[in-house]
Amino acid sequence: MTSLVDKDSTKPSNFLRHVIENDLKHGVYAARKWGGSPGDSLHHAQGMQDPAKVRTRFPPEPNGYLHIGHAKSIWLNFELAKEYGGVCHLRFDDTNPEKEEQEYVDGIRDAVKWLGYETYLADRPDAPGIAQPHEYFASDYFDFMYRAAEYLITAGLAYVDEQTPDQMRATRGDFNTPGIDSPFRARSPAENLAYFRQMRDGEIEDGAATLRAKIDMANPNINMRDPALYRIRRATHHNTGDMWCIYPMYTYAHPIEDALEQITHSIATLEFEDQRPFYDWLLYRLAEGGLIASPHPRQYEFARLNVTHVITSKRKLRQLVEDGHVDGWDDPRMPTIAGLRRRGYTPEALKLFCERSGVTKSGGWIDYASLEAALRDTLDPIATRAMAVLDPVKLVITNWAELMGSDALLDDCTAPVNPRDPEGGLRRFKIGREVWIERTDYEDVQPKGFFRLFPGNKVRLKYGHTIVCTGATRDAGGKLVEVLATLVPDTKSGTPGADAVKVKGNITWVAVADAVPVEVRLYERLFATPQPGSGEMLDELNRESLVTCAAFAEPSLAVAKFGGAAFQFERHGYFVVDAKAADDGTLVFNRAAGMRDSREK
RNA sequence: AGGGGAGUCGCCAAGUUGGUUAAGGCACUGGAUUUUGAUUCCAGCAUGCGAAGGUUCGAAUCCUUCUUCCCCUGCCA
Repeated sequence: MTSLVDKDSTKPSNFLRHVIENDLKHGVYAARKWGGSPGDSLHHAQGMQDPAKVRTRFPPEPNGYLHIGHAKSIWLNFELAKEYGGVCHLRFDDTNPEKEEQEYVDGIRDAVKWLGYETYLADRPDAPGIAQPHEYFASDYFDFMYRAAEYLITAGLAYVDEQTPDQMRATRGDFNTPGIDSPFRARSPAENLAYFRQMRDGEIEDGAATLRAKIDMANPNINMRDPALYRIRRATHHNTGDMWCIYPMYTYAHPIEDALEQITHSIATLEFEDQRPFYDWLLYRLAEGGLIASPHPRQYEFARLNVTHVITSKRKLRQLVEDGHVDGWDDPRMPTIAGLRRRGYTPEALKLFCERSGVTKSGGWIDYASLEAALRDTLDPIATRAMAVLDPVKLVITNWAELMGSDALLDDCTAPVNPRDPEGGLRRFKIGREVWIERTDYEDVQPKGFFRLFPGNKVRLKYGHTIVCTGATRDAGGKLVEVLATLVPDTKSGTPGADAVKVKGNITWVAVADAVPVEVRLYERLFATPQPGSGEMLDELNRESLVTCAAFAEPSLAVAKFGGAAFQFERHGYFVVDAKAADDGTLVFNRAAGMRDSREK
């Protein structure tokens, strides 16, 4: 079966593909070698011709859960590598021990794996030379980063600054004022080397000194005004423990990580554009010093993904969890990959959405509807169909005994598992004198354009018989108690002449006799405002983002399991079993997305 | 003394070496099919490319000026 994502042979063009195709055409990276694992210039020089035409990487910091924005980055990096005969590395950017935890490493790994990129990471039958686990840690490069720092110091390109953070801020200048040199800037390489070793050896207090690149305190790009390279932090690192008390800054570490992994195209988001000059500055010098291989990686930036009614700020997502507005990081309303997964989203849907949303340098907001459309488009061909009644009211077929012989008698019905797949088999369920129908499928007086139940109208109980509505009973408060109808003889689905009586409406139902009670959770957007994030978060929240229903499902759903099939509840939408059962053990279904609905509202 | 980016249909987005009627998706609107008001199918949806000038036989693509929005002054990433 061909994937919907690959349905069109021509993939949408974007600027990154142009860059890669151009580099490939000119053989920019053709002569590179690959040492079999990340390493310095010597390591790679001893290796083979790199079997990977391009190398990309997905470099999350393990300080939280991945969200839909990360999914786009994962998709982009892995698909680009796959398409151009390259590899993509998963790399944990763990240079700040105060914020990073093993729990997040595990969560990220799960998310990447679930999205379908695990096999690709581990095994390339077409290129055995690169068959290996491509999962790396920035912290594995701390030794090299330290060595590179000593090189920069020796070359007069870095110095130890003992200014306080406040002083550094003040001497950095601002957008309209050049910075001024630190009083420590003129120290000799030998002095700097000695100080830096003291930093490493724990002889200097946390925060009392930093290693800084020596570039230009008057540069119009503030990122070039002697950026900090190393800080002192006595913190236990999830990977290196207490081996180090100095840790490299992202600014310094990231280009090196890319270089050691022989990344060709380092894809970042727009806010890193201003860092590119330093990225190149560093790598040019390390290459000159013979520490890393040439040509070195290049950084390219694209606009991060914004989806309407969705927030991806890590801080705000954390607040939602901690303040109990949601059920956790994997709440089905959360935009985390774990949440989307629990909600019922599939890797295929997410990838289709990413592909449709494009890759550019101009930011914007994609309609949430586009995400839902991607889910429906991928699920419709494969979802197992079922009937479920979410807001049940009883329908009584008053002439049942008259036609069937006894009120107790049940009749057998069948329906296709998936009408788009004739080989897919049949579902079986009963019909009897009493069935559950949707409360909203009955009206005392026909509204304009309504063609379901109202007195005098005929509808088909889908896959069952055609009935004529004869009325309804209501309680003292006016609430609908029962809908009454009579069965039209010889109209059972699948029997000859069943269609002789024409109806405009087909309604879904479940027999009272074999209905399975289930809990159904209907989700709406978590944020009422289309572009949340700018105002007070609590004011933007949609207070009705979760509605829980005590529903009845057809018997085939009784054996549904978490992680199993995706269902289409006919006329209602796409559902999956939730990871957690209801308090009383009842089976719980999450609605991932509703059906499209062209009815007049 | 500021620097770096971006503006093509309601929302995304292709188009970039100037060359016929400005792709495609989402959304929306008609119509056909339909035992899901779904799906599918057909049709419609920018005389217009942030604005104004200019160059040219010809401009979304080149030039000039203007304008709007986003990012940057962590020992975070």
